This record gives sequence, C-alpha cells and structure tokens, in this order.
Amino acid sequence: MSIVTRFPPSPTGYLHIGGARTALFNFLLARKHGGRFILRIEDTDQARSTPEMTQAILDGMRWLGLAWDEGPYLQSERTAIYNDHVEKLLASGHAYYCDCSPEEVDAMRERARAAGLKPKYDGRCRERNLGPGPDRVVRFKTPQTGKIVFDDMVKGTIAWDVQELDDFIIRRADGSPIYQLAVVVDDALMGVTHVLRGDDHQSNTPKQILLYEALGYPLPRFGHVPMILGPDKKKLSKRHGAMSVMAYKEMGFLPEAMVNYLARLGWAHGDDEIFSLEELLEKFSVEGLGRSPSVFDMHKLTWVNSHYIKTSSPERLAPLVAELLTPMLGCAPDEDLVRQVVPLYQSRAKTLREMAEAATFFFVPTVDLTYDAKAVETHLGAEARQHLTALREVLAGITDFSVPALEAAVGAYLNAVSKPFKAIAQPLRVALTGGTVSPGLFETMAVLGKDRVLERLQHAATLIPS
RNA sequence: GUCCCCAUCGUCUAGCUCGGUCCAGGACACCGGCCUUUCACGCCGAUAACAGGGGUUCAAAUCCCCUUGGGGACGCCA
Repeated sequence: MSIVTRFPPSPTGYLHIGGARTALFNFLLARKHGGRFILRIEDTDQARSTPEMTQAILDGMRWLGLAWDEGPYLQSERTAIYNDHVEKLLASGHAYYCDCSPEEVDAMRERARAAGLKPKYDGRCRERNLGPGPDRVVRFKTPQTGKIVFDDMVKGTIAWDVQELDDFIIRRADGSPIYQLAVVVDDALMGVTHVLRGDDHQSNTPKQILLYEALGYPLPRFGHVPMILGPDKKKLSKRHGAMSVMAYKEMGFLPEAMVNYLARLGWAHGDDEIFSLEELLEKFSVEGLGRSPSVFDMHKLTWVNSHYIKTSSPERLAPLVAELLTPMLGCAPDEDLVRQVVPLYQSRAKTLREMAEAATFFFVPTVDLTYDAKAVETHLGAEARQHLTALREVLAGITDFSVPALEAAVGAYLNAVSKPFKAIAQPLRVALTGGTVSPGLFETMAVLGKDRVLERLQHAATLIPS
C-alpha cells in the first residue's frame, strides 16, 4: 500500500516550530516509503485566515526543504464538496439542524461544568427535525452509547467513551464547514492513509472516526506526537520567544540544522545526533517517535547549527552571510571577500548572524572602524606604538601576504628585538580589528591584504598619545 | 471540574516490545584541565536520572496496580 500523508496548517499564523516538526515527520513518512505528501491550507475560518500567512507558511516550508507533492489545496475553495457531505449526513440521519444560540449553549456548558460534568451541548434539537434556516447550524448526531477504540501509531491503543462527546457542529450558521468535517472529507477524498499530528488533536480523533464511519469512508492510521514545550514546560507559545521558523533564519540558523534538531525533538535513532535530510529519509520510522512531551532547547539547536556551520563549504555559507551583512553595513559586501572571511569563522561562530557581526571589521573602511576604547587603553601604549611602527615597515617590505610569509616576516622581527609573539599579539590585533577578539592574526592579515593592514597600522598609531 | 495521554541526568534521549549483559549509555548545557597570539575549535575529565509506594518474580528502568506530578482537550478555532 502506498502511503499518503499531509500537513494541514491553518493560515492564522506563521509556520511555527511545532508545525514545522509535524510537517517534517509527515514528509519523512511519505517520502521514505515512496508515497505522497500533501500540503493543504485549512482556511475554513475566513475571519482569521489571511493570504499573507499562507504565503509565510509556504516560505517556511520551502526554506526547510519540505517539498510537497500535491497542493497547496485551499479548503476555502472546496465549500461545495463539504456541503455535499453535510447534505449526505443530514439525509442519512447522522446530522441535524439546530437553532440554539451560542449563548444558550454556553449556559448549558456552564451548568454542566458547575455540576462537575463535562461541558457539553445537551442535544435538545436532536429530534426536532428542523429544516434549514437562518442562524441554524448543523450538528453531528453522536451515538449515545459505545466506545471508540483506535490504535495510535505512537501511543498504542487509545479508547474513548462516546459519552464524552457531544453533538458537535459540522457546519456554521453562515454555511461554512467546521474543521472536524473538512479534515475528514479532505483526508478521505485525497486518499490520506496516515495522519501524524500533534497531541492536541488527540481528542478530535474520536469525533473524526465517527464522521468517517457515518460517511462510509475507510479510516486512516492516526498517530499523535507529543507537544513541544517551552523551558517552563508549558505548551510552546509566543511567550517563549521566536515561534516562526523564519525567525530562526533571521537569527542565523541553517535550515539543515533546524531540520536536524526538529527531527531529534521527539524522535530518536539510537544514539545518533546528526542527520542530513537524506539520512532522515533512510532512518526515520514511527517506532522511533517518543510518547512524552519534549522541551525546546535553544542550546542544543545552537550546537547543531554550529556543527553545520563547521562542516559546510564556504561557498554555501558565503551568500547567506552576505545577506545578513548587507543591512549591517548599509551595502552589499564583496562576495569574494566574504568567501575568504567565512573559513576564519566556521569554528568560531555558532550562528551566521554571529559570524556576520564578528566579521564586520573586515568590511568597513579603516576610517570607519570602531576601536574599542578599553582595548585601545590596555593594549596600545608607547611600547606598542614602537612595535607597530616597526612592524609596518617590515610588512611594507614584503609582497607575499600569505600566512607562512607573514609568519616568517613577523617571526624575524620578533627575533631581532628578542620579544615573544605574545608581546605584540594583542596590540597588533587591536590595531587591525579594533578589538581584542578575532581569528588568528596571520589569517586575518592575509585576508585583510597588504594595503589595509598597512593602513590600519598607521591609523592605529594615531590613536596612541605620544 | 471531566476525559485522554505521558513519566530515565537541568535538557534531548538510548535501554522498556523478548525482565538478568544497566550500581543505567550517548548528546547538549554546566564545571574543571590540556592546547594556545585573543576568541573559538579540538582533546581529556567531572557532576548528574530510572517520580513515590505497593505488588509479580530467583531477578524490574523494563510487567501490573495505586499515588503524585506533567501535558492536552472539553469552541458556530484549527
């Protein structure tokens, strides 16, 4: 049997961490078995759905590399299909019209809650045989006795007493379908065989199973993955900071790092930690999914990201860093220079943004270079001035600015004045970079180039009071 | 409140299906040390968990029950 999965986000928000992980799992499940992965936009709530969010979700999916095979389908364009099904349900006696006002229903729920019972609609319109009319919703006629049992792909057998359910609405008074109806109809019609979704949908499953049965459609397999929690162990939400997957792009995370981290949140394959998308395709299986909620850990995400930064080619990283650098510099940096700078930071930066920020001194003109006052004060004194001036002459005399040549030249100077490298390292660094932290000095000088090195040495000398 | 689900280091987790090989393994973080021109990287090392209580059994992290704790759901949202 061919597997068909889907990811059905609601365009009422961005593609967030939890949604992205669900999408990933569904993508992997389908692709691993040569099946199809469908993207469907659940915008039946016209009041809260926006095209901008749909676009944002698509952008997020693309950034992560989660290519869908079908869709995106828009539920808002399928109203007629849902209505056909509502009519079928009405005709077969599985549904009925109800004219209770929202206030009346609220009151019922309130009473039930006060009595220590589960808040439910009491079914008072069940046998009234109401026809269509304004302000009338359609409710599903939930069986009054029985159990619904299903075998969850991740949690095993789950059972519900049908008495926990009430006659839920399947079509609004304005004629639009409710989620429960729309998902079932679409999943059935689109041939979805496996529904992997968040835990928060677990309680919807019995209702949906009832709908499948009433409609005479075959049931898919359901699987509910636990929620992703914030550091406070509460459901991850905006309170916990960046939720949009694209926000992580802005923060300098690589999509492959995001995918890798997300995959490991709630899923494991032995002790393995690093997975490319290809490896995930090969190793993913629902058996590896965990049953308990997991906490989103920025530290580990960052570590995964630093791993990919270290192992990616400078060619891959350079354009991404340039993109981040542009707004910081006010203009696009020289791509070739970026390519030379990136390797110096691959083991030093944990995010691309960090890399861009740390490397700005390579790109700003010497006159605009910011010198850290504290650094200048502690490292640029009278003695430093002498060394820097002398070093400038030494360096002016060589044409080969390769790392070994620079090492040799500086080494010879140090020998002549019998000083250890330590004596000039920090002054040199401050003079060249404006601060006390940078990649290795010789690499830095090599990339900076002769002209700018001499320029900065001269400029730095002017900062030292004589 | 009612119902559903869950429960191994601070965090992600392996182990649980087929109880012994687990005085519980890996990773991140944290803390030490080494390396060293700064910062990183790298390497070495340390601290750290089977929620509690009952069973079953020769033997339980692994099976059963209860308690506690956590999460989710109870919408004319999805």
